[in-house]
Amino acid sequence: MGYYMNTKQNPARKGPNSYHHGDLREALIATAMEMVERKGAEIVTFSVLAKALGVSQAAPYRHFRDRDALLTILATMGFLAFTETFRTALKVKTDTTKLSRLVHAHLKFGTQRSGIYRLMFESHYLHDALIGSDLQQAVDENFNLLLETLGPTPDRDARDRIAIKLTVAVHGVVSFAEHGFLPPKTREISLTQLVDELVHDTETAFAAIV
Amino acid sequence: MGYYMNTKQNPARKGPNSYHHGDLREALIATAMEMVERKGAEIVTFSVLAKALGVSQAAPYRHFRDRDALLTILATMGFLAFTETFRTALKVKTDTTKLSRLVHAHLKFGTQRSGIYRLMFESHYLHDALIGSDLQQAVDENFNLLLETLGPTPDRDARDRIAIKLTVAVHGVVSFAEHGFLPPKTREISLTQLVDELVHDTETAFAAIV
DNA sequence: ATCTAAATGTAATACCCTATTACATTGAAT
DNA sequence: ATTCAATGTAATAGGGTATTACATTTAGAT
Repeated sequence: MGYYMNTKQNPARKGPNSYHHGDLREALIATAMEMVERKGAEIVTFSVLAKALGVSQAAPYRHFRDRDALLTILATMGFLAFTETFRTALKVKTDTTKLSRLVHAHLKFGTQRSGIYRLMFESHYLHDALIGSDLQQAVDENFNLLLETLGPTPDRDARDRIAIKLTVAVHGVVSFAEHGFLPPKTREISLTQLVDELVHDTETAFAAIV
Repeated sequence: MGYYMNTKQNPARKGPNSYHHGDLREALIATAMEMVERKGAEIVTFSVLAKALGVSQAAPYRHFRDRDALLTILATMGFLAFTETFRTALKVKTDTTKLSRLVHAHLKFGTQRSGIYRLMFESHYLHDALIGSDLQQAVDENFNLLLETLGPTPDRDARDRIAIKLTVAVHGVVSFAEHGFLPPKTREISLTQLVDELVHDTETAFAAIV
């Protein structure tokens, strides 16, 4: 995890006579992540982070080129956690299908950890940093997990399209829910129910091509 | 349109000896909208707007409580334009179905006018301003248009769910496309094709409940 | 054990943006 | 013609980004 080893310094806060923090990089990431989860990436500033950790405003620049660089790291961590959530969901034993567990895991992550989810999927500045990055790899891994879960089929392309349609729909649900834009009638339909239907439709469609 | 009538002032720019702009409110909205369309809402600041229009930085505050108030107005205008796009699409004569035209209009608006689309559907601060507002009304109107387009059916709830599933999926496509997150396999599938499939699936599902 | 270089932190600074306040100017209704 | 509300300005306080030159510490080579 850490790029810097622990020294005698207290990682939580530098001691009375200490100049160096000891683990500022990790502390910045951890604190920033907490803020993202609680209030969203908008409120994360180097200025506030520096104050929270008792260092100067310039200190964070020793560890990250700029604010966006830090947020990109958080987003990447978010994708790793996202994938991990998927893996866990697949392992769990329930009477539901694997696909259902996967998709509900997406919904849950998106709604319960909306701060990081928005950072991951709606950040403008991430767009450019995406290509060929760790981030892209994490995203691709997710999709492959979904394909594997669907299972084998002679018509790969059809499967891909089915998977994509499911993914965008679930993402759409999360996005709309987060921003309060679910169409009027939806207010009486639970998100869970909606996602259940999406899963059912997908399973039906997939059954037709195996 | 205008809350202020044109005076002898040049609306484009105040004259050499003029103190008042003449139509600052509308000018701010127009300029801000252009900026949103070109580069996204992030870059719109009162500071830049004021410079562009040759007024002091404090002047915009005479017309909008704060920056978010202006952006909320732009978002509402965006929704009106969105609905208008839908109405136009429905009127056009093609060999495609009304539903298809509607949904492709959504895709086109979302991808070609991504600045305003993101402002409309991904702004954090709009969330609170939403309830009971003009904005909510505009959103609802859109959804009703979709319901009407689908047509009548004995099972209203089923129709609602079908419409919602379509809407979130199309939104998901737009959102993913905008942020470069379409899953790997999608790179070979055009967005148009994807949306065509969504429409087809929806028409099939609807046919089953009429 | 000391010295030195790299890593890490600070202070000071320039710049940008938000928002408020007290004051200035203008237009329009009386 | 006067006056008042609307509209604009200047000045200011506050917070954020990012850079630069300088200070301190750590770790490793000698």
